[in-house]
Amino acid sequence: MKTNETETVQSVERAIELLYCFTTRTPELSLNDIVKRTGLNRTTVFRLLSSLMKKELINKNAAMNTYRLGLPFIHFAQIVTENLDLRKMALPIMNELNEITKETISLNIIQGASRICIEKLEGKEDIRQFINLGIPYPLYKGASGKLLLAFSKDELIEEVIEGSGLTKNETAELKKDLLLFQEQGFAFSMDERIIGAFAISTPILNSQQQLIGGLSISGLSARLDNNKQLFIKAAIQSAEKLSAMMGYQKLGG
Amino acid sequence: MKTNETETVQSVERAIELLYCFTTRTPELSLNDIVKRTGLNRTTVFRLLSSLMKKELINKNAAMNTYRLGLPFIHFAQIVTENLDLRKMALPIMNELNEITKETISLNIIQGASRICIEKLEGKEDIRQFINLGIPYPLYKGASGKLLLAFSKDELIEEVIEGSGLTKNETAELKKDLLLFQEQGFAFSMDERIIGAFAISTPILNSQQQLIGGLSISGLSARLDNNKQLFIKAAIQSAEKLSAMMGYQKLGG
DNA sequence: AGAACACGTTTCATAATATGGAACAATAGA
DNA sequence: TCTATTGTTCCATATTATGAAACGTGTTCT
Repeated sequence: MKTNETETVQSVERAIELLYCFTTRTPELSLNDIVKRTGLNRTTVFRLLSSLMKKELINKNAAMNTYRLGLPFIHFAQIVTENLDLRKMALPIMNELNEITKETISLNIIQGASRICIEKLEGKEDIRQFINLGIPYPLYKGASGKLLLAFSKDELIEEVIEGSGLTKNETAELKKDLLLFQEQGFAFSMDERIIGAFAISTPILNSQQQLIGGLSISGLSARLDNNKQLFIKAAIQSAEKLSAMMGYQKLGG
Repeated sequence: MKTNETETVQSVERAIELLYCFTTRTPELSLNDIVKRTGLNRTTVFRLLSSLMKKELINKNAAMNTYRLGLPFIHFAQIVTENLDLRKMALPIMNELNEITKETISLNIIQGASRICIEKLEGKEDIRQFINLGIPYPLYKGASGKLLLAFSKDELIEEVIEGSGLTKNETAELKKDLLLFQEQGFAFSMDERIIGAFAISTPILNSQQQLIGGLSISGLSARLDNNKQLFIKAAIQSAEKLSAMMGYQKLGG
C-alpha cells in the first residue's frame, strides 16, 4: 500500500464524518439519517456511533432513537476559544506595553509542568532579552514561571516542587514568593533565571477566575532603576485589560 | 471474538482519547506529550493525529511542532448548547403558557425537511391535543410547521415545496401564509392539519437572528373563541422571552 | 566539538481489527 | 395481516490498523 501523503486512519475519518452530519438545523439524527448522509454501511455507522457514545461525544435520545452531539464539545470549544482569543487579543495589548517600556514582552502559558512562551514582542533597545517560542522552562524559576505557579492549583505546585530538586530552604523561599506574588498580583525577579535580566509578570484570568496565562516584561536589569514602578503599573493594567477581555470580572468587595 | 457489550471501534476510541488530552491548562501538546499521556505507540498517535488534522479537529502549530484543538469544535459546541439550552430553558416558559392557556404546549425544531416536536406539555382540559415526540411532520402544513418554514432560508422553502406535491394554487397559498406569518411574527391555523384543532405558533431566534425552533399552543377549535387574542399575545411574549435567553436581540429601529 | 539522546516521521511485515453481508427483532405502514 | 423500514447482532473475510525498527534532524550533555 503506497502512502506518500501522510497516512491516516479510515475509521477515525469516518467517525468524524458522522460528527459533521450534525448541524444547527439537524441536531438530532437517527442512525438511518446518518447512513443516508454519509453513504456508509449501516453496521459501520452503528459501530462508529457506539464508539462515539462510549466516549460521550454522542448521546442517544432513547425515547426517539436519535443521536445528538454530547456535552464534551462545550468543553473542547472552551479550550479552543480561550487560547484563540488569548493570543489574538493579547497582541495589541502587548504592543502597547512594548511601546511604553521598549522592552521585550512575552505571553506565557502552562504546559504540563512547565511554562512555555506562545507569543513575544522583542524589545526596542539594542541589547534585548531574547525569548524562544514554545520551549518549556521551569515553573519554579524566574518571574514568568513563578507567577504562573502562584496562580495554579496546589496539586500542580506540589508536583512542580517534587520534580524540581529544590532543597528545603529553596522550597520554603519559593513558597514565600508564590504567596507574595498572589497577594500583590504580580511577580518580579532580577538576576534570577538569567543574570543581568529582570522580569515583571502579571496573571491573565478567565471568567471562572482561573489562570489562563501570564504577561511578562523582561529586559536588562541595568535599565530598570527608575522605571520599575511604571513598568509594574503598566503590566498590571495590561493584564487586567486582557483578563476582562477573557471574561474575567473583578470580585466586588 | 465475543462481544456481548455493543461493539466499538478501537481506533476511534483512541482518537477521542487524544482529544481528551487537551485541556484549558494544556491546550498545546507535542506528539510526545500525547504519547506520554495516552500510553499509545508513537506511530499510532502520529497516525491518529494525521487523521484528526485531515478532518480539521486538530491543528498543527508548525512553528513549534505542537498540536491544538481545531475551530470546528466551536461550531459543534454551538449545536450542543443551542439545543440543550433551548429545551432546558423552554420548559419553565412552556409551563407558564400551559398555566395561562390550559392547552397543550409544544416545542418544535426543523429536522432535515420536516418538523419534529422535542418537548411537550399536555393541556389540562379533558379533551387534549395529543402530540408525538420526535415524529417528523411536514413543514408545509399546520401552524407549527409553516411557522418554522416562514423563518427558514429560501432554499429550504423551495426544497420543501418540491417534495410536498402541492399544486400551484396550494403553493401560492402557502407562500402567502409564510409571508403573513413572517410579518406578524406568529402563525395561526384552524382545522388545517387536524380537523377540530387550532394552533398558534411563534418563532424562537438566536443571537444571529436565526430560527432555532418554534413554540406552539394547540387545542380544540371549539374552545378558542374569546381567547384567541390572549393566547397569541401570551405565545409571542413567551417566544420573545425564550429568544432573549438564547441571545437574540431585537433590532433597534 | 563529538557523542548520546530525544523527537518527529517513514517504511514495512504481520495479524489484529474493522468491515459489510446476512439474519434477526421490533416497529410502522399498507 | 402482510410488507417495508429501521435498529441491532453475528460472523467470515481481508482490509486496515498496528508497532517495531530505521531514518533524519535537532538538542543536550560531556
